[in-house]
Amino acid sequence: MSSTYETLQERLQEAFDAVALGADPALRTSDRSDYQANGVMALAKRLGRAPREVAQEIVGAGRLDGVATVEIAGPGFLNLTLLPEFVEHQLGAISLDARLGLVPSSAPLRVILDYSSPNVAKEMHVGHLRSTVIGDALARMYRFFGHTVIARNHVGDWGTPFGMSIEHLLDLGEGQAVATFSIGDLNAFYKAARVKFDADDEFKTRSRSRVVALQSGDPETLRLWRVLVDESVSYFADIYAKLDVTLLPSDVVGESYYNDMLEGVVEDLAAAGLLVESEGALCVFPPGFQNRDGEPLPLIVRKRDEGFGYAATDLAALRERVSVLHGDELLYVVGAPQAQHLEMVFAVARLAGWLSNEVRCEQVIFGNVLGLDHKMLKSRGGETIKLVDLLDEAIERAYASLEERGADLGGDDRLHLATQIALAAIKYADLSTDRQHDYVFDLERMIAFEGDTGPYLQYAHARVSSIFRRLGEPWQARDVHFALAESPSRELALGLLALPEALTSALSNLQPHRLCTYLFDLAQRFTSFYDACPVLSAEGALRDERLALCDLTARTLRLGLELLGIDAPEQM
RNA sequence: GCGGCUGUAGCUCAGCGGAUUAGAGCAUCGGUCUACGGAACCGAGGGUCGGGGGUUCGAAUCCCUCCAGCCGCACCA
Repeated sequence: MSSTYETLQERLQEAFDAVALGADPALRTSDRSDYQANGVMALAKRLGRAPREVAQEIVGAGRLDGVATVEIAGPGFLNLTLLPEFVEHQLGAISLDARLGLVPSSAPLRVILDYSSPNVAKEMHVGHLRSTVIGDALARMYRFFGHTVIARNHVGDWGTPFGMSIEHLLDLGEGQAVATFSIGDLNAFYKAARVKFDADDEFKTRSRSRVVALQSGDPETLRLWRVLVDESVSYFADIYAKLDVTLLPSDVVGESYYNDMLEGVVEDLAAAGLLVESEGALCVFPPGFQNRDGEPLPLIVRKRDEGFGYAATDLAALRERVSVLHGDELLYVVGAPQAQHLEMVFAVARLAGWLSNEVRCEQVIFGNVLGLDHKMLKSRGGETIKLVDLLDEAIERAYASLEERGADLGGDDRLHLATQIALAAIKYADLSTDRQHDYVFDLERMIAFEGDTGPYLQYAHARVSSIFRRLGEPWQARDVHFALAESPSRELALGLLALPEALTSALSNLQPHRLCTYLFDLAQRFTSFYDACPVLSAEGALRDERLALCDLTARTLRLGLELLGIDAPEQM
């Protein structure tokens, strides 16, 4: 993958040279808005000079130099566009690179990425979709930049609910329970258990003592628990395969894994003098958190019944990630409702000295998935919608629409393509909006294949690809001179040049949607170009230039989509 | 009540380390097409950026305040 990127970079550099050092000043001034030095005031302050005076000087210098131009528009404000190189050259000491602050550290980092994290014996739903898709995109981007990603699928496989699940499993009979799991009907399993737990006191009592048996290591209970875990994990694996996500079975490190470390966590917190007993529970009170009565809010490390809550598990996990895994960055792709809990965990870890300021530790927070009514996505019956059902429905629709268009593909191929398209639709819809905001899940819209959608990007890619297919011979980049004499070509070239910034900005802010925005913009530039500038019927240098632009476009789209976890089929 | 998040075109969303006339997609209306895939392209209409103050030569963007909505706030993870 890195060789692709390097080649791409070379081609981009070539294009850049043509643009930046060419003979068309209008191009540089009007199109590179990202580099607008929009703080004349900042420059002036920095230099201790009057803004207008500075601007005048820039204008003069700009004309001399021919690198940039500046206009002064209206009486009250200044309007200018500068290239960073120019600013540095003319005025010195102003580093726009520093302003951008986007250049990633060249040293490879160890990134511990906690994502997906479904619960054993429970269905995966859209919330897990977000965590999985966002986490997967981030993992791909980090790896692309040469960092090491350690994925941790922090599966919920421990705690109180398992008393209930195990008892229900026994009621059903093991064979029957396994059958339920293998047809992927975890919803039914969990719901039935829940209903019994709420309604049946005898069942409730059994469940509670089963929790105790589990936590005290009773072998038969552990064996039953293992059945639940194994069945669930293999069910999850099927979904990951369907989602075409990079998560591996070996990435599953569930809550139970930390069970043996919990005592140690308590002891060390106690030794550090942080532990306080409150209402029978062992707590840490990190400063700055309040409950609804305005009193200090505890992080409960050990419950009144001497069991451990998820706070203890999260602390143990965090500590392991720093001291054993040596993570430089700890990232948690977890939904917004957990924000306060995680902040408290981080705060306590800092108090305990387990987390230094050198380690970047943050929650990659994401908003809810809403239905068309702008409420939490639920089925007609008010139940949680199964992730698989959502995927299957999307695939069906994509398939139907392929049939409508009479795609000359049959059988498996068509199904495969439908799957690629459906996933593109769903993933892109999820990734293309700011992850912190809630978003409305509208399958109709995301799979409409028009507008700002995954399939639109795939289509753009398929169209470029078809040019090279029709070319008949393998195409190789020669020494192409980029004259970029036509507006659509220039626009496309400028779009191509923006790739590095789009990537670094997406990664450093942990915001995949920035990459999406970039790719959509590029695809639009390409289709405009494609419409206006015939490639194969052109001749000579013009044809070479257009082919080179197409090649760059194809590779850029492919790369970008790959980093988002989206396939780029050659034909569709 | 405390904390967090959100409010930008009819709808879905970008933009928010301040800067030309606030952008896109969908929808609507109107164009283009005997060139590489019409899942396309070009164009138009549509916005007091929730309200009000403040800082600034300049605010959707920064600060304060009010309104509306969502989420979290002690033993389930």
